[in-house]
Amino acid sequence: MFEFALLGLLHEAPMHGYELRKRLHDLLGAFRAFSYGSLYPTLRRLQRAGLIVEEGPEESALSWGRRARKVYELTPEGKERFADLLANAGPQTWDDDSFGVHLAFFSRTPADVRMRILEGRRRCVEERREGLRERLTRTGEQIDRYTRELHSQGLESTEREVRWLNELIAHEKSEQDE
Amino acid sequence: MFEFALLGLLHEAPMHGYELRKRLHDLLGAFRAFSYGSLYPTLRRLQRAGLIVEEGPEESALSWGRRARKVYELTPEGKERFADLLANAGPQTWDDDSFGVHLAFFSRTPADVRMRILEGRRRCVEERREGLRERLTRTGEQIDRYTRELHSQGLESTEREVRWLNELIAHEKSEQDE
DNA sequence: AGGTGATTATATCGGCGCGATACATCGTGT
DNA sequence: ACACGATGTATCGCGCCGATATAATCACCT
Repeated sequence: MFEFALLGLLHEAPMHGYELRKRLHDLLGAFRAFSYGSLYPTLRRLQRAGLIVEEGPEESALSWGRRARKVYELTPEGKERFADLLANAGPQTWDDDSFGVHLAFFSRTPADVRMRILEGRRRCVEERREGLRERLTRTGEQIDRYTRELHSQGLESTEREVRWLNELIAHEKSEQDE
Repeated sequence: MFEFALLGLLHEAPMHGYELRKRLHDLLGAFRAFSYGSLYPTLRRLQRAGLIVEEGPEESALSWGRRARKVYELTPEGKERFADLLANAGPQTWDDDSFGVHLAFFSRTPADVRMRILEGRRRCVEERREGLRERLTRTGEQIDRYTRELHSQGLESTEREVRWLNELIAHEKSEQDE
């Protein structure tokens, strides 16, 4: 997921670690941490996999006096990898964290894949909703007051999210027909 | 967190791993995974720390023919540890996952600690809310349509959660006055 | 009697992401 | 002159997850 986010961001422009993290924090900070403790290891992993490379030193010559930075840019394999991750958008794509990240890169995502992701996410949230409903309406072994409160709140918020997703999907459909 | 949940559950009765996981899944499955991949290592950790012990074999004699199970029960140190975790309920207690788990054990939680947790959680959600608000009302560099949608949805849901927390807090206060 | 699949039950492995922490440099205010 | 916060890279330990292995038991069908 972190990998996906980094590859996505680097489509905009070559960047160094600190900047990537800052952008991610600004973009998705409310939904995920994107800590440095993951950032740098992930960058190295991507580099080892040949998906990104350190930009040539000509740039750093321009901005001399600046602190040491490592600017990374996508390789063709990196772009390919990003496209692959979108194309194979599977079950793990619909979970809470992952979905938010994908949404943030939706402008760069083909319309059919957008649809698949939105509908997958909806199915996923609907399943959670059904689980909560079932739990709340279950007779026998009455539930603890606080737990019930938690589940009610959860149910309400999943219901709202489903409605929201329906709107998004409807909007996609209407755009498709244009 | 897993540790907290296990210690909390074992206050009800001695149990074996599979059962603990099942109860947790039933109780909080909509909010957390509680996978076996964490369960068994955590149990061993708790055992090594002397917070739980394997129950004597007299039980397994009763239910012979059953499959091999390891039934754990709390030690006095385990109960103490649980109380400590409640007493020292700090910043990491208010995050999404953690808060849900705590709520599930609220009946076993002293009223003053309940208050601290609820108010901490509220502060935490309010901070997220402010971040989202600020992000959405920020002039300059207009946001991607989908990202804006995500943030709006996030803002709305944090607002709802704050309202919900206020109700819970009010209810606690009114109960306190009785 | 035999087969098949779901449930009960324990356990390990690899990997991701986090928080804490450690360094260094730079700009700004006091 | 000094402190403080932002910039910048990096590591460490650990919690938790998903995938996987193994095996006994049970319900059901044939």
